[in-house]
Amino acid sequence: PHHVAAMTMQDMETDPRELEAFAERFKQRRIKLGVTQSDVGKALANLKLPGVGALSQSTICRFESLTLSHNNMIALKPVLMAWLEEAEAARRDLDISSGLLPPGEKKRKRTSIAAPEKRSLEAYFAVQPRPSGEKIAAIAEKLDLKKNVVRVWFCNQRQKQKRMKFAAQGGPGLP
DNA sequence: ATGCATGAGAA
DNA sequence: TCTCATGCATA
Repeated sequence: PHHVAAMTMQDMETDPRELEAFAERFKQRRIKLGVTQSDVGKALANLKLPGVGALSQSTICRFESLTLSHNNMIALKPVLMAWLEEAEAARRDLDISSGLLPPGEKKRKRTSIAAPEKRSLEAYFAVQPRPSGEKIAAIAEKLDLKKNVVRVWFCNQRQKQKRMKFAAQGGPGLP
């Protein structure tokens, strides 16, 4: 019975396709409720689930677009699912409970790596995704960037590769 | 929507 | 020092 795919409950919940389907449903229903990603993030705190606080617009956006790690998606799914149910129930109950929505209402600087430098970094990454500290220093000097900027760039690049959309099938462009 | 960054915890 | 979840700032 090699074709009988006996999926357990756990498999169902962690299946990338199930997550993708949920993310899509979530987004559409969220929009129907007329709620922004930012609203959802803040509303999560009002849900009072143990160990669950507010989240940023970024995180909600990334959940909807599957640009989070598989584990991260699995962890957030039940929380967002809970919020969605509450939000839709509240609407049915005559908008009485708007407690699900938050009350209305030193700048960090961001380095901007120029296109040529970025292309070089990508080339280095293709050859060696995990350069040693010394390699990083060398690369930083060649590109005239701070060593820390280069280090963080490699970290973020590796993390990016692990996001659902890339990890599921071995990456875009690969068989 | 996404680039660069932070901080806690693992190794 | 890295990974991981997460977010501010910005395009």
